Amino acid sequence: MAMRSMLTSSGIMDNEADPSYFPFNDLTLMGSTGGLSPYSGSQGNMSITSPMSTSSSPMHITDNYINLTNASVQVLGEPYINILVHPMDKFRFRYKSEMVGTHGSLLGASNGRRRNKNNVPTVQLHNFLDKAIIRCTLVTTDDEHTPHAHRLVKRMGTTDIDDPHDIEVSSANDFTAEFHSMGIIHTARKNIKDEIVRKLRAEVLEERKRSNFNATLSLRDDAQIKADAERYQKIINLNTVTLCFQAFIKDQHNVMRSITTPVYSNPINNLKSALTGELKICRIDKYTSSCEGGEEVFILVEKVSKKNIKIKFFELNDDDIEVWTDYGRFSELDVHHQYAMVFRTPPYKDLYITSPREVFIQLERPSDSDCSEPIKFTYKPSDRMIGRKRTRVSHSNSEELAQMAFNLDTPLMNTPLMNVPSNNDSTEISKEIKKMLEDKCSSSEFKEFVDHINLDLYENLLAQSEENKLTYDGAPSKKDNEMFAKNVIIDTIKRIKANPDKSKDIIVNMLKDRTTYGDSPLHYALRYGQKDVIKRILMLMSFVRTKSEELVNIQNSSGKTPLHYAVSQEHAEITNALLILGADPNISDHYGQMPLHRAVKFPEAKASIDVLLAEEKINIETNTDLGWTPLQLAAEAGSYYAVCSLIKAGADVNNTDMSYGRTALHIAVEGGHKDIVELLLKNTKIDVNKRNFSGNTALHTAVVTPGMKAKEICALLLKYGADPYIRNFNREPSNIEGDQVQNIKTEIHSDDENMKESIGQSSFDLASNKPDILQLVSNQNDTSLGAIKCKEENIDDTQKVWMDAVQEKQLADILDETKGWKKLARHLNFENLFNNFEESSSSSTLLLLNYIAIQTNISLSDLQNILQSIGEESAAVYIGQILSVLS
DNA sequence: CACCTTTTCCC
DNA sequence: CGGGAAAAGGT
Repeated sequence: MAMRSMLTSSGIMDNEADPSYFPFNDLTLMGSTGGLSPYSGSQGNMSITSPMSTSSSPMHITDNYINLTNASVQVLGEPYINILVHPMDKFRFRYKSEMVGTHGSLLGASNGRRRNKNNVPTVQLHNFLDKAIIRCTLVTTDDEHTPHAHRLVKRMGTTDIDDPHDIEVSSANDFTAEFHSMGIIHTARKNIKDEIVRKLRAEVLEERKRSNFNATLSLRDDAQIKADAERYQKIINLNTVTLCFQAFIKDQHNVMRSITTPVYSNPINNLKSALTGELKICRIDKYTSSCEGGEEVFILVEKVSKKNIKIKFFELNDDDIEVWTDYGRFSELDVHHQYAMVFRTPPYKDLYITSPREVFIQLERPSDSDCSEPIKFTYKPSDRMIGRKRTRVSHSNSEELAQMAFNLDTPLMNTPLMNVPSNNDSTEISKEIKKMLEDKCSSSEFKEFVDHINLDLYENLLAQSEENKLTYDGAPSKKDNEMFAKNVIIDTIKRIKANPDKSKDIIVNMLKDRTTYGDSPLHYALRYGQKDVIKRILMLMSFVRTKSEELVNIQNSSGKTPLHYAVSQEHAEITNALLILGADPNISDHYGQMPLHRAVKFPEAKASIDVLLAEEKINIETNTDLGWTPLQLAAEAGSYYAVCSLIKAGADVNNTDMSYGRTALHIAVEGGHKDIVELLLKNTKIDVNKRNFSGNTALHTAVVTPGMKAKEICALLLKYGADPYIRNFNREPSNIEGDQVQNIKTEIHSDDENMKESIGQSSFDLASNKPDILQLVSNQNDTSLGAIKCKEENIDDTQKVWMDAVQEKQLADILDETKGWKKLARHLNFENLFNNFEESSSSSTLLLLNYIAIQTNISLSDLQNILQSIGEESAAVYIGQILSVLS
C-alpha cells in the first residue's frame, strides 16, 4: 500500500507545501483517466492514446487555464490541489439496507500532530485567486482510478446525496474544502454493473457538454460505456476505494471545466472485509514460553489469510525502542480455517536469563505491513539453564574454598568436583557412588564422614558467601539461596554429632526439608549442579536405605522428582544411583512429564537416557499432558541419540501425538532434523504416508517447511515412498494471493490442474510456489510406485498437454531403436505390465507412451526429465523440441 | 446437502 | 454507533 501511494500524485503532494511543484509530468505518465474519463483504452493500457479521453489531459488543462485564468497563472504558476487531511484508512462500507439511522461518517486519518475535533478529509486549492469548485468522487484504488461501483454519499438531513460532491472554495475559506459526513455505500454485487454505468454516463455527458452544452449521449457513447462497465466490474476490488479531488470552475453555461489535475487520497479499506480487515489476536492458550523457544502456542485470530500472515515477537526497551524481534515458527498448514493458528515460539535473544522477560506478540500482514494490537508475552528462564548459569557465576573463591572444606574429610571425597569432569573424574565418581551404595554405607565409614567434615571452615564460608549471594527469580529467601542444600547437610551432621543415636531419624527429617518452591535438598543440589553436595546427600540416603525410596521420590511444587533433574545432566551415575536408591522413573510432573520425557531434550543426557531405558519397569509410550511420547519429544528436540536409543528400546515409531496426530516422522520433518528423518525411514517400519489430523503426510509438512534442508528432506521422503498425490483435508480455496488489489472474484487461475477436481491439497499444490521442490516432487514421484495408483482420480483431466500422433510415433521410433523403452518402463515400475510387449505387434514404445499419456499424470517435461536421467539423450532432446514449439 | 460469501437485520 | 449474527445466495 505504501508503494501504491507513492505512485499517485496525491502521495507526492501530501504534506508538501512546495508550490513550485506541478504534477503534470506525472500526469502524463499516469494516464489521464483520472476520476473523470471513463474511456481508458479498451486494453486497459495507458489511456493517453485513447481518442476519447480528453477531459483532463495535460493539453486540455493547459488550454483551460490559459483561457480562463491567464493573468493569474503568469504570476502564480499552475493551480493545484493539496490534500491536507487524508481520509481514515479503515472504514466500514455499509450496504444500502444498513443505511437506516445514523452510522459513523468518514473521518480524516488520525494525523499525528493535528488533532482536530472535526477531523474530516480536507483539501486545499493553490495558485488560484477566484472562487472555484472542488469536487470529490469515489474511484478505484488501482492506477486507472476509474469510478468506483460503491457510492460516496453525503447525509443531508434525512436523505443521502450521491457523489460527486462539490464544495465552493475562495479566499473566504482559504480555498479549503472539508468533506463532512460522508459515508460509503457498498453496492450489492448484482447492482455493480448498473452503478458503474450510471456513473460513467454522468461523466461522459458532462464531458460532451464541454464541447457542446446541449450535447446528449450518443448510441456509440452508450455502447462504449456498457462495454467499459462490463470490464470494470470484473476487476473491481470491492474492499478498497480512493477519494478523487479535482478543482473546477463553471463556464457561462454552467458546465464544469477542470483547472487542476485530479489528486487521489490514500486508499480507504473496508473494515468488514477479510482482506483488509483488522488483524487481531482474540485469544491465546498461553502467554509464556521458556526462553529456549520451540513451545507450541495456539491462538484464535480474526480472519487471516494463511499465505499472508506472520507472528511477530518483539521487545521494547524503556524508551519504547524495539530491541529484539523474531517471528513465530509455523507453516501455512498451521493456520486453521483463517481463524486460528498454531505456532512455535522463537527462542529469546538471551538463553541465560534468570528472571522473566516481558515481550510482545502481534500479527503482521506482509502485504500491507499492517499489524494487530500487540499482546504481552513472557519468556521464562529455562529450567535447564539454571544449573549452568549458577555454576558459571558461582565460580568464586568461596565456592572453591567450600570444596576444600569438604575435601578435607574422607578420602572418598577428594575430587575437585566443580571442575569440568574429565573421563577419569567421572569414572571416579561413578566408582565412589557405586561403592557407597554397594557397601550400603557401612556405619564406620559413615561415622568417619560425619566426624571429619570440616564444619568450621565451612561455616566461615557461609558468612562470606552472603555477600555475593545470587538471587533466584528475584526472591531470595533463607531457603532459596544457593546454600540451601549445603546448609541442610551441615545441620544434619551437626545434629548427628550431637545426637548420634538418632542419626537415621535426623537424616530422614532433614532431607525432607523444602524450599519455597518445594525442592528438597536433593532437588536443589541437582538443579544447581552441586555435585559434591549431591554425593553427600546420596550418601546420607544410602545410610537410611529403608526410607530412601520415600526421600528420593519427593516431588517439588511442579511435581518433579530429583530424577527429573538428574537425567538432564551428564552424570549418568547419579541417575543410576537414584534408581538404585528406589527412584521411580514413571513419576510424572504436573505437566505429565516423566524424567524420560525431559531427558530426551538434552544433548548431554545421552547416558542417562540409556540408564533409564535399561530399567525394566519404565514405560516408554507414556504421553505428557500435551500428548507427546518420549520418542516424539526426542524427534522434536532433534536429539538423534535419544531417538536411536528409544527405537532400540522398542518405542513405537507409528505412535502419534494426541494433539495433532503426528508421528515422530512428521515432527522430525517439521523441525528440519534430517538425520532423524533418515534414521526413521531407513531403520524403522514407520509409515511414511501416515496422515495427521489435518490429513497432512510428512511430505506435506516437508514441502511447506522453510529452510535449506527442506528440499533434502523432501527427497529423502520421496526416496522412501512418500506419495505426493495424497491430499490433505484442507477445503479452502487456497488461491487468495496476498497481493494488494486482488479481488477473489476475479481469480480465474486455471494453471493448477490438480486443484480443481478434487478436494484437499496434495504435496504438489503446496509446492506450487517453490519451483525447486515442485520439480523434485514431480520427478521423483514418477519413478515411484505412487505414480501408478493415483491416476484414477486424474483420468478425467484430459487437458493434459501431450504429443500428437505423429510426434508420438517419432519418439517411439527413437526409443524402439535404442530399446530405451525398457529402461523407461523399468524406471516407472511398469515392468510387470509390459513384460510381454516385445512379442506384441508394432512398437512397444508406442504402447508404453499411450499408457503414460492416458493412465498417468506424467507431463511432457516430466517425461523429458526421466528420459534424460535414464540416459536417453536423443529422446529427451526430441521432447524438448516439442515443448519449445508448444510454448 | 454442506459449506462459503454476501446481504440484511438487529441490538 | 459498532458489533454480531441470521438469512439469503452460490457453488
